[in-house]
Parts: sequence; C-alpha cells; structure tokens
Amino acid sequence: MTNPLVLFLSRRDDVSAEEIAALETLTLNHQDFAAGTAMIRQGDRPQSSILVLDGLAARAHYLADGKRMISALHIPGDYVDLHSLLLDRMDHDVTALTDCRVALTAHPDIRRVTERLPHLGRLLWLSTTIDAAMHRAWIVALGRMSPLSHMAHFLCEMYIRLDIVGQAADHSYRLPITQIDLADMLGLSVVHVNRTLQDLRATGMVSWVGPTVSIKDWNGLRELGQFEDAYLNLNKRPR
Amino acid sequence: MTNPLVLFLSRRDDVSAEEIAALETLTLNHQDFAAGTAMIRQGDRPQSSILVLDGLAARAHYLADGKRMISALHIPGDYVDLHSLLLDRMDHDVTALTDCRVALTAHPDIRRVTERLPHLGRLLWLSTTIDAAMHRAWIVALGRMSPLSHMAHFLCEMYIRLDIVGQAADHSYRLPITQIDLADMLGLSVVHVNRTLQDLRATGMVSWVGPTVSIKDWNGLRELGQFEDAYLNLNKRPR
DNA sequence: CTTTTTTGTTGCCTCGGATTAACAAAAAGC
DNA sequence: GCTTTTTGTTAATCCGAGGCAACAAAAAAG
Repeated sequence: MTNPLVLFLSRRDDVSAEEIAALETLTLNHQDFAAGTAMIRQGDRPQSSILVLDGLAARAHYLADGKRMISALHIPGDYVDLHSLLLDRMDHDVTALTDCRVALTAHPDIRRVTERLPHLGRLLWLSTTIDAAMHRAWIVALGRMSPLSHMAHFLCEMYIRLDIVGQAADHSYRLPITQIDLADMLGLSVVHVNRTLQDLRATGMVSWVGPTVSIKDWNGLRELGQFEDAYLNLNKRPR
Repeated sequence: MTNPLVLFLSRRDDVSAEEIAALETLTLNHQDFAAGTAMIRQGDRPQSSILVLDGLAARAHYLADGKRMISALHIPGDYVDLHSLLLDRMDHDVTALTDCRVALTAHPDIRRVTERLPHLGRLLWLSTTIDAAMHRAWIVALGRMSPLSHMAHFLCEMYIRLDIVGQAADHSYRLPITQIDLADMLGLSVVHVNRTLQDLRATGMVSWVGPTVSIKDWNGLRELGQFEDAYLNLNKRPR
C-alpha cells in the first residue's frame, strides 16, 4: 500500500525521493486500534506522533456535563497529533471511529529527520497549517452557517480530502460514521442531524446509503455549503 | 518597546540571544493600519507575514449573504498570517479592530533565518500549533457550550493571552472591541450578546466598563467557561 | 438462530436565540 | 456648538433547534 502521507504531500509540493524514503522509514512502526478505542487521551504527554494509514479517527473534546465535541475528522494521510511534537500536553482525545491502522513515530526521530531535511520539516509544518485552515472553516460553519449549509460544506470537504489520498472516485466515497459522530462534528443534536440529512437528501444533491456518500450535484452542493477549496491548498507550488 | 513576540516566545521556550536578535531584525519594517482597515484580503497572495506589535486584529470570513464570522482575535505578539508562508492564498481577511502597528517580514527573509536557526523555525511552527489549539477550543465552545459559558471562556482566554505579553494586570485588561465584533466571534446575534453580557455581569464574576474587562472571580469564571489553559502551552519546556 | 445493544426515524412540545423595531447613549463628523 | 452615525439597550414576536419519548431497523453479541 502506498503511504497516504506521501500521496498527500506529493499533491501539494515537490517531494524528493530522499524525503519519501525518510518518511517511509519514519512510518514503519504500525499499530492497530479497534473502532471506539482511544489512541490518545486528554492530558497525555505523548512521546510519539500518530499518522493515520487506514480508517477514520476523530479529535474529541469532552465537557464537564458529558457533552462531546469533535474538532476534526482524520483520514489516511493525516498526522493527527503533530502538535504534540511542540505542545507538551494533549488537550483532547483522539479516538478511532472505525478500525484504524496507524504509524507511530517517536518525536526524537521526527526532529532528527527534519533537521537533516529542512524542506521536509516545512512540509510537516504545512500540514499543521492546513489543519488550522480546516479548523477556521469549521469555525465559520459553526458560527454562521445553517445546519443544511454546514452539512453540505462538510461533505464537500470530505470529498476533496479523500480524493487527494485516492479514497474517492466519481464524486463518491465511503464515510462509515454514525449520525451521533456527525452531530458532535456539526454541533447539533442527533435528532436534528437526522432531519437535516433528510432535507439534504430531498434536494437530490447527495445520496448517503449505508456507508457510501455520493454527490449527485457537485456544483449545487458546493454553492449550498459555500465551499471554497482554496484553504486546502490544492495547488502544487515550488519549494 | 519590547517586541511582544519575544515576550511571547520566551514565556514558552528558551530563546537564545542570537534568536532574539534575528527576530528583531526580521521585524524592523513597521507599518500602521487604522481601525477598520483590512491588512490582508481574502484571495491575496501575500509576500510577507504580519506580526502585530500593537492593537487588535481579527481574522474575518464573509459569507455570500454578508454574514461575518471572526475565527481569531489577534493581540500583540501574534503572527496573524504565518500560514501564508506555506499556503499560497489567504482564505480570509485580516482586519484591524483598533488602530494597529504591525511589522512586515518578507517571506524569503523568514525562510533564510529559519534555515540558519532551525530552533527558531520550530518556535514559529509552535506558534502555528498554538493557533490551531485555540481554534480547537473555539470549535468546542461554538459547538457545545452555552453562550454564557462561551463568553466566559473567551474572556478567560483573552486574559491569559494578554497577560503573557504584559498587557494585563490584576485580572484586568483593555479589550476595546464592540459587541458587534463579539457577536461575530461567538456566533451570536448582537442583541443576544448584549443580553448574555448582562447575565454574565449579573453573576458578579466580571465587570466590563468602557474598554476595561476586570475579572472579579477568576475561579468562578474559569469553571463557568470550562477554561483549561493547557492548550496555550504556558509551561516552559526544554528544547 | 435469538437476544441485546446500538443506531436511525418520527412526533410532540418547549425554549433559546434570532429578528425586528424603537430608543438611548455615545462617538464621530461638521 | 449641532448633526449624523455608530454602538448599546430593551421589548415583542417568531422560529429553528433541542429535549424527550416511543418505536423501527440494523448491528452486535450470545
């Protein structure tokens, strides 16, 4: 299997053979997590960073009254906690939403490699930056979009992201998450997610049967969700 | 005036004299923006990054129907668009909320310096990371907190951040923003912000007269806003 | 296979927050 | 100084989304 991080980075920037080799060496140490288990817990001081190779993971924050909010959904190719290299405490859980295969890399190894290959270090920094850009898009959607538009935006974003790592085809992709998870991503109640989903299906722009999302009207959905992909930085750029 | 970025970084990590000198050289090119003017516009391809030296700035996103959402409030010491070093398009405006003095640094200069001083590069990466952590905290507040708690959280966050750069004292600080700005940060209507603010004042935990916020009951406010400062990474850590 | 648990769906009712409007207070402009 | 614009405040009304409950469907466990 091709390393999805390599796919991800090579779509965005020039990656040299040496850098690819270094990345693959860094991500040899695989580990599996069953759906529902926590890879990292709030308060941890992780000594290594986690790259998702397969499956879906979520950054989950729990409030005192038990409410849960998911601040990011991670797909193959994502470093879910690269910030742990620099921040020393996890401020949230990372949970496997489906069965996950990940690669663990010890922080000292990442430091050593990025010092030897500074451009690779900048690429990892880039991935932090894209993370922040996605967060901003979520903030805007949470604060000022209708639930219907928000959901449209989310489905657009997931399509583009999954497409980059080769997990989408023909405007369709697998998204095996529950409406409970979706509610905690959109900041809505489960019941309302269900109703909003039906409204969205009723527009005919999207079908979502079982785990499969199919976008029937990309331009319509894009407009409804006011989705601009610029923040995902899809364009290749010179180093 | 001490460079607030130096203050900011030195509170979080060891910064050598050489690094401080390099930072100060990078931030010599000052520029002023009047309140209400845009420093950067959505769609721009900036060639330099902006460090706030004095004043408050906001990252503002505008929706098609004219709605505005602010995804971050920037204070002295913040690099408001460091991501522009890596992403090539701005996905939002940066607007001066008050009169601002900023320092502009050309991207090539930042690259040159961080290649010479890799640890300084990591510190700038750290500031991206903290940015992302603040975004996550905002996402949680937007999605799952009551307006009252959200506002408490916001005021706690601002206190800690301003304190780090020496702009708070005795649980008080200047926050010369309008309720309109606040509404666009909390994702509420102006009217509701006003009511929530009155509710908050009624608890006696906070007074906000003119531009001055005074936290009368830090622990109470902290609890109400479920504010944990871990994500701001206040602890120094070894390189 | 049956049982149990989780997830999805619908209806009813409530309530928080939006909307609109009107006015007061403050700030900015002249 | 006065006027105009912006910001803050309060009230009345409305509606979207939440809460709760009941049940169906699907998945997991036995």
